[in-house]
Amino acid sequence: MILDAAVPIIGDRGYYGFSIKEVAERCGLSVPGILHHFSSKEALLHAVIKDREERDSEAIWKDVVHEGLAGFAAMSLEDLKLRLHATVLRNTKQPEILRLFSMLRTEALYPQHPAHDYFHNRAAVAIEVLALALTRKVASPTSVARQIMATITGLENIWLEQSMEFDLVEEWDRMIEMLLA
Amino acid sequence: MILDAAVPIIGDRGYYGFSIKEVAERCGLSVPGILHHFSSKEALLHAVIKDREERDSEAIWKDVVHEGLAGFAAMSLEDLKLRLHATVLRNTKQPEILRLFSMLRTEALYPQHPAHDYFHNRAAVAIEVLALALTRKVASPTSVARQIMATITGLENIWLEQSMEFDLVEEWDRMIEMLLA
Amino acid sequence: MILDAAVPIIGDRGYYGFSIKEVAERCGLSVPGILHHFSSKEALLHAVIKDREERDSEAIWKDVVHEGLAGFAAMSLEDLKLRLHATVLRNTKQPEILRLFSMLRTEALYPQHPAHDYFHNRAAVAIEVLALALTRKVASPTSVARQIMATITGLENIWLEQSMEFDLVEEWDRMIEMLLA
Amino acid sequence: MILDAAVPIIGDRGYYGFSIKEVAERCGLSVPGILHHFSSKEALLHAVIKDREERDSEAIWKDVVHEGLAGFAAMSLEDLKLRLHATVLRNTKQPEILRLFSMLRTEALYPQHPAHDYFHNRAAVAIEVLALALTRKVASPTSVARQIMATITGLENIWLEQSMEFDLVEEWDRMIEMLLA
DNA sequence: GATGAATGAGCATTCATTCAT
DNA sequence: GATGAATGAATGCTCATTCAT
Repeated sequence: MILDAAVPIIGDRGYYGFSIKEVAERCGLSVPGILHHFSSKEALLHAVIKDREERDSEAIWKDVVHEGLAGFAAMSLEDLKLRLHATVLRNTKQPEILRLFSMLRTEALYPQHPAHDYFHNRAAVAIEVLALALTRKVASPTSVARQIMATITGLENIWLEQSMEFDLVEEWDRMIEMLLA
Repeated sequence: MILDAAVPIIGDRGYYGFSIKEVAERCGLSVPGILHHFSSKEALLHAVIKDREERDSEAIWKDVVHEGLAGFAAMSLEDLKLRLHATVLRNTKQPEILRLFSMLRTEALYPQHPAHDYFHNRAAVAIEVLALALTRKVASPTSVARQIMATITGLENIWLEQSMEFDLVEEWDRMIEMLLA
Repeated sequence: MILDAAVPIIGDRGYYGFSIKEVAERCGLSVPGILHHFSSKEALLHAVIKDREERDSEAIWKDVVHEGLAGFAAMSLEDLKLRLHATVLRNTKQPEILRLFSMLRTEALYPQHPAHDYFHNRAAVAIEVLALALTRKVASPTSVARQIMATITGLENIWLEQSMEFDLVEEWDRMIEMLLA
Repeated sequence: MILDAAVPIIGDRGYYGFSIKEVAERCGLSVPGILHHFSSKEALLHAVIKDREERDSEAIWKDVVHEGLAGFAAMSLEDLKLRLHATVLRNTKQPEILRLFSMLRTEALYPQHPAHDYFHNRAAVAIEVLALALTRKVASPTSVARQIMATITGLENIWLEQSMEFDLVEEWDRMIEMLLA
């Protein structure tokens, strides 16, 4: 499928660096063939992001997400740990998608990047929600939430940089214990 | 100077996304004017990296670097903490350069990126050297070294993503205590 | 047509000296318009050569070419003369194409020229085949074959150089008599 | 020397295809270094031609050239043969210069080529003078003169095209006998 | 649902040339 | 006598996009 073909390509060279032609070639279509489905390069980018979001974030957080913030507030530390573990574990299984989001998150620091707002908000929301889950369970929830996000993404990036040569999940498990101690 | 003008531009859109023209305009030169000094886009990239490396890495680690590995092996935990603190503090003062390296490190995950080898080795060496400094001071030096690197880069990225709205140094100081506890 | 527009332009300044833009202008297209049909300057060159070959070499030699070498071996001296005469006569009618091949043949002496192999082989084959046609009809077939080729191209070049001011066919007829005497 | 360095380069890719930079590199100078001696690309071309002319054409034809047309008119067929033989023999010894002139002569068919007039006249004069030398010695002097010129350049070109694999001088000697028979 | 044709804009790079030194 | 700096112009080529089919 087009969106799947686009993932590793955008993951490799980013929004600015990839070309529709590459995607077209990878799925045996012509360039206008791609543009027939996604009206512009930017639309393709948004579609890829939305598609991944729908397919990935459902599994583990679905119930809590659908209950709204209340679900997070009620979560136990142990449950949080389990879900984060599951998240990291799943990311481990799809390094291409890790690459994609790592690339886009970094590119999106640029205010004019088409996904700037998306990633800016995404990070804010993630920390906010995590902080909510940590409220009354740790001393400074926002700080720990930040530490958790920093640690996940930081470890993932190093894991990719080091050709996945260490056990990411194991390392994560060690760190979350520390962070929540 | 050309190299300084290039930093924020490459930081914004990466190697694949930036154009020599932008750099030229930012320093009042023509495009061939730039290419007169740096023979190609790739050469410009390498020059930027090398220049930053020379100007940044000297300050804090210079003495230890010049003593070779022995310097690191002999370092006390307290000294290590001080230097890491200084590093993070200095990075705080030059977010543009943080952006540059964050962008390039991510882009360089792509094996054909002109700086792929540079960043791959850089990460490996950093962890190796940190691990050496931690030997006989913590339980699993390599793991902690990895955690330190992940934490620094992870925090820095979130700091940039969140428009530098929290105190990076403070957050770092809290985390390094935890990591070396 | 694009290929026809390219003939006089490449004939004038050669592969290294002509520009796609000229060809584009001569046929009312944009430069990418040309590159849409011929993927590169080199591809355009090869297409021009192939096109001319298909359109020119059919007429006079077709039957013999399709019979393979046997056709040449069986040819009488008189028939050979007639065909060479027809060839020279036809070349006379399309000096632009003469220019094209004269230019390319000369440029292609350069081993890295994109048509180097083509012309190198073309010359070898022409002499070989001519020699075959001359076997048992003249004393040293290869030498005479060489003389014939040298004479044709030499006369044609001088004819072009002298602004086609003498009768090329007539001069040729005189020379072939001598060569086959 | 600059002019010598330019010979094979212009010979390879012609006036339109060669670059001053190549010449500069081949003689260890900078580009403005070359232009300091020859004020433009075109001036360099003319200088190369003039230089070769001075160094080459003197040897064999000197006496006759200095006597003017009278010298040619008085020449015996045998003397002519000897001089042509010597010319071909000398060309054999410097294929690079053969390449240069072959390339330029062809390129100069283009009316706007900087050496167009030079080669146009050169060819005319050569034939005229040869014809003079042949007057009252052969039936149609101009025609034979043309044949001689065509044969020399034609053979030389094929000789270059075929990687100098046959004996050019020998082939020439056979042909001139025929032409003057 | 998909394509071939075509293009304007942009890119990295090359080139001949100028100028101050 | 020769160079580094710099440039305008041009080159081959890529790209996203449009349009007719």
